[in-house]
Amino acid sequence: MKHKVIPESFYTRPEVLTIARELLGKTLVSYSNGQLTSGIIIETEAYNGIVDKASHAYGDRRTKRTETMYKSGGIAYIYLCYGIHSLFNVVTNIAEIPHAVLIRGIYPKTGQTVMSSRIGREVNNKAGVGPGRVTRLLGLTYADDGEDLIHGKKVWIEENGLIIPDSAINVTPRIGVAYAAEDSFLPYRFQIDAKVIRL
DNA sequence: CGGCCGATCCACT
DNA sequence: GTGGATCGGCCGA
Repeated sequence: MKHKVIPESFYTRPEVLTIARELLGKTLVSYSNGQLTSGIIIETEAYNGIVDKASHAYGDRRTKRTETMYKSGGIAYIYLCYGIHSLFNVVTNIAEIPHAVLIRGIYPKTGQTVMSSRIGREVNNKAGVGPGRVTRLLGLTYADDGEDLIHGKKVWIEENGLIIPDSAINVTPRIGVAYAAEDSFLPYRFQIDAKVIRL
């Protein structure tokens, strides 16, 4: 059971909120530039497809960029934000239904020396908090958009045996989506409560 | 084409 | 607490 790559059946399920919640505590691994790095997922946000005003795919907006989300679950949707940051999402649900889960934070595990050189400073417990920091620590960019998380060799997610009880999860509205009007208040953000779980 | 702005981060005050 | 960085996506003309 330990260190097993999460299978396609985990991602292709229709309940994006469930997947966002269950990704907490899993290990996000990357093998980039010949360097292995990993971290425990501690914060996620669900993006509920064409009915979600906060989603890039709201209103069934199919563009070159959003096309990645329309593919079958189990690949990465990585895009450039603010011209500087690459944000990493997991595509979920079956093909043609553009659901995704944004990974907003990881707890650094493997390869902290590599991570340190990537960000040009010491890696501490907070170094992976923030969606732009996740990709930076892992050496991923929007050029890695569409990477296969199941059969791929560059980035994947592993089961590690860690159990996160509901009592250790904070559920709140998503960050930075004020433009989404009423949908900006939806409780689609999940994070491990650091006061309950010590990693 | 031109212009606006974003699922952010960091340095600085 | 605030503002600058930095550029692709998207929309309207």
